[in-house]
Amino acid sequence: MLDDAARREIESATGLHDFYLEQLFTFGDPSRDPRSHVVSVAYMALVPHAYEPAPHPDFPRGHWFEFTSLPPLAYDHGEMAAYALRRLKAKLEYTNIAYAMLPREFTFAELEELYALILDRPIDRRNFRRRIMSMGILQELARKRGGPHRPAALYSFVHQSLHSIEML
Amino acid sequence: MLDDAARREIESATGLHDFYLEQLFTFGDPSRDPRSHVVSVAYMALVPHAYEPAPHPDFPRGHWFEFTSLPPLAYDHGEMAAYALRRLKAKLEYTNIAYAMLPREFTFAELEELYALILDRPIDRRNFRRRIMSMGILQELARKRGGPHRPAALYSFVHQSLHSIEML
DNA sequence: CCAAAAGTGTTTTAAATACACCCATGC
DNA sequence: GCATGGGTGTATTTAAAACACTTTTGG
Repeated sequence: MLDDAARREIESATGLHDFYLEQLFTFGDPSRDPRSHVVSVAYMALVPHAYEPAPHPDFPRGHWFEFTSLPPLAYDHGEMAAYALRRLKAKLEYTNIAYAMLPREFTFAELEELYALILDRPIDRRNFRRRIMSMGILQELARKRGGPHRPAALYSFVHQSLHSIEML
Repeated sequence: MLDDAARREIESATGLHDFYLEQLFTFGDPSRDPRSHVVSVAYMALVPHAYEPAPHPDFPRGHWFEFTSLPPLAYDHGEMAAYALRRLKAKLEYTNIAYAMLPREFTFAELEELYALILDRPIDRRNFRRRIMSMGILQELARKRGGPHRPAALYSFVHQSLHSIEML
């Protein structure tokens, strides 16, 4: 129900459907006014990294920012964004959550770049590949992506919904 | 503000002050009635394991259960309780959260029993001691606890508030 | 001296890290 | 044949797990 409201909001702002949505935290009084009694339930939505917003009639003055270059936000919204990023970083390590930000088919390099971008640190290609493969969240496809250089193997996620890796 | 409300509720039900409190999750419609539009913000409170409720005039028909033997709960309350336990288990591994359930001074055996109870699995005494010690969350006290057997060293937590262990 | 709980090390196994070269393609 | 990005293996370090005996006290 709360989820539905959040989902509708993102849908109307982006035109996207079927994006990943996760509740983060509920803030008791995010407003500057101590008497307002506003309760804000914060959500994080994940959209394909390639997404670019089209100018939208309902939000002519809206803005879209890369999470890496967020401007200062009003109220406690900066706190919310920081919290979202923290959660996302954590889930990259033990879930397949990256599926929500990549196209159905992608190369290992693209996956690696996404991880490096979000985790904000360099990643060793060989160790990364070994670690991800041992999670068993990817399947290699028969097709390869052509281009000016050596063709890259294409992968897709086994599941297109959130799955945690059990740690024994 | 939400925290305050939860805190007051637990205080009046238990008579305790200064207990650990943490917001868990916000449920959009926990009621059976789909039109009720109730929003429930679930919290987890931790009290000393030794706590026993005194019969309280304001809650003459209230009940107190060990988390290990909760009865079936109405609505989605069972879901909430399960979620709380999951979070608590996770935090035992990388925080000093046990401070909230132990007296100021305790023996290593008591700490170990608490972990075994919550994690619901046997714990190897030697590995456990080494792991906890390497976290640096405990300080050994000079005094020892007497008794019919070999005296046990007493420990206390360095911090009496939540601290996470940074993993390098 | 016996019962009961406290305390202590070493070996094995698995996971994380560090690190550099060859491969396949288009031009 | 060369520029470009794709792909691979090993050695080292660190952490987790398995495992049993000795110590101290009170009675």
